[in-house]
Amino acid sequence: MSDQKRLDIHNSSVPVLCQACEARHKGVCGAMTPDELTRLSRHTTIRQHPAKTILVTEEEPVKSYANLLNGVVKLSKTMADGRQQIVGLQFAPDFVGRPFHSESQVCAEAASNVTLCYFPKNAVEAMLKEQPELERRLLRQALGELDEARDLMLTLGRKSAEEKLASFLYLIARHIDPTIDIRKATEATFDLPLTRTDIADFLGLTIETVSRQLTKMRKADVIRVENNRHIIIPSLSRLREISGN
Amino acid sequence: MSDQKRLDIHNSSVPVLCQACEARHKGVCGAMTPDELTRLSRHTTIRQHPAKTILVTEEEPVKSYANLLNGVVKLSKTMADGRQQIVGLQFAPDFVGRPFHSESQVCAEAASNVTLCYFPKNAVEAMLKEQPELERRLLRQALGELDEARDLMLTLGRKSAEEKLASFLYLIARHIDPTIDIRKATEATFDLPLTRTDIADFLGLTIETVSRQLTKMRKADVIRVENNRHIIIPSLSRLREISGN
DNA sequence: CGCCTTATTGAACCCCATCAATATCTGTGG
DNA sequence: CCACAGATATTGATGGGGTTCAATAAGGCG
Repeated sequence: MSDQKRLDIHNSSVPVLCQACEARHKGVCGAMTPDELTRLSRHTTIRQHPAKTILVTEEEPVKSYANLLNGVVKLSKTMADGRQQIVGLQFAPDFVGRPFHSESQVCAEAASNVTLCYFPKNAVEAMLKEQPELERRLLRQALGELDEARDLMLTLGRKSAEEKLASFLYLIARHIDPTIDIRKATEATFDLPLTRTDIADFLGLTIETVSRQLTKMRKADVIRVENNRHIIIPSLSRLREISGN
Repeated sequence: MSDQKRLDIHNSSVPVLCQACEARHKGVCGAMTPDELTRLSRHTTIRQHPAKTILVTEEEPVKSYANLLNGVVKLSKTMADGRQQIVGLQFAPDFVGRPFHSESQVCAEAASNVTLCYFPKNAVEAMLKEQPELERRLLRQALGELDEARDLMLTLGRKSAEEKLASFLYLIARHIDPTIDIRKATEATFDLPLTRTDIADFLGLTIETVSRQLTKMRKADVIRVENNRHIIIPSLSRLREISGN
């Protein structure tokens, strides 16, 4: 109780908007002092976007960076003939947008409804210079994304369609609700943030194969599905086994 | 001429070993002052390893970091039943080993004969604290690896076997000889640093499919092959077209 | 040369893609 | 509330690209 009070007092100089924000703790904003946060927050704007909004086509240089507060962002690459591959998913409180120049062009799009906290580009870059801890956070996120990318590579290159679907569902279960600890949880329930097309583009499959594998898992009681989007997983360990991990 | 001399004088305090080293310019060592390099070089050791040497199995924490001076290192992930996927290739002057903890386990192995310049772990970590530029270099490399990882994901998920092989050969042509500029070059010649098995594990194929696609490209005059390893590419732009980029 | 590793080639099969039809969901307007 | 339309998802039939199994060939090194 008094601890709670002490915490409030300690946070009193932190902008109101930031106080409940996850990025303040696990995200990049944790690198900043209350003072810096206050300065930065004068230039931030929070905005919501519906699913399918295109946030960045990384051919053009971005004009601002953002923290993802809510929802899921998909990063994808497209070939000349339209074939598409989702190369990454971002969940709150990930940092969206990339410092330095990128050779490869990746497109960022809202997979679900999303809420973003935007910073102007130059404010971030100024802070990068005077705040090494911020750079460390970005490095940490980049390395984390690299881990995820490499997991996905194993999935794409070496797993069967069934293993792919199980891996995907297990991934979503791990990320969708950051409050539950996957290592302790035995079951999970969530709404899929991706359409069947997105899932197919994530796993390097067709929507038909995605659909067929989902019915197969439904019939085998590995998952239950309600209204196409709502998924219930009775046994996460069973799912994990099927995923090949 | 006098510029050349000036450069020599300016480099006189840089350790002899570092003067010709690519890592000094394009690699992480470029972040250090001559003084820091001298201090660090007291603890570095240069070693050679034959192909197939296992450098790190990232389950165990690494005891040292290194710069790759020569050769190719492959990063791979393996499933319980033995299926394997190469998730990254490293060329000189890449930094090998990873700061912070990694969740995913990646194994680093010499694909060809390699030369490494080792630093003790704590020396690197001490330098990370007092030298923000070093962290920036690591961030830059991590983001570069992320780009490569995402290119490979598109290849793994959405390309045909033929496109995969072309993409791979184009990738090697770009990296194997850093002195030539791929944008200007019209042809290329190199020794493959990977066996057919490695190529298959890189592209998510079997060695039979790799072999068949190579003969197909040979018969179509897209490549010439000598002694299994030596590759001649008469037209890089033709190869690029086939790769689907 | 002889042995072992690595690579090529062939034949049969299978998983997943493709094409096509039907079903379900979602939101809008009467 | 229901009807309707467009988007999204499921299910079926068929075919092909890549795997699998098997045999042969070529390269590398003592």
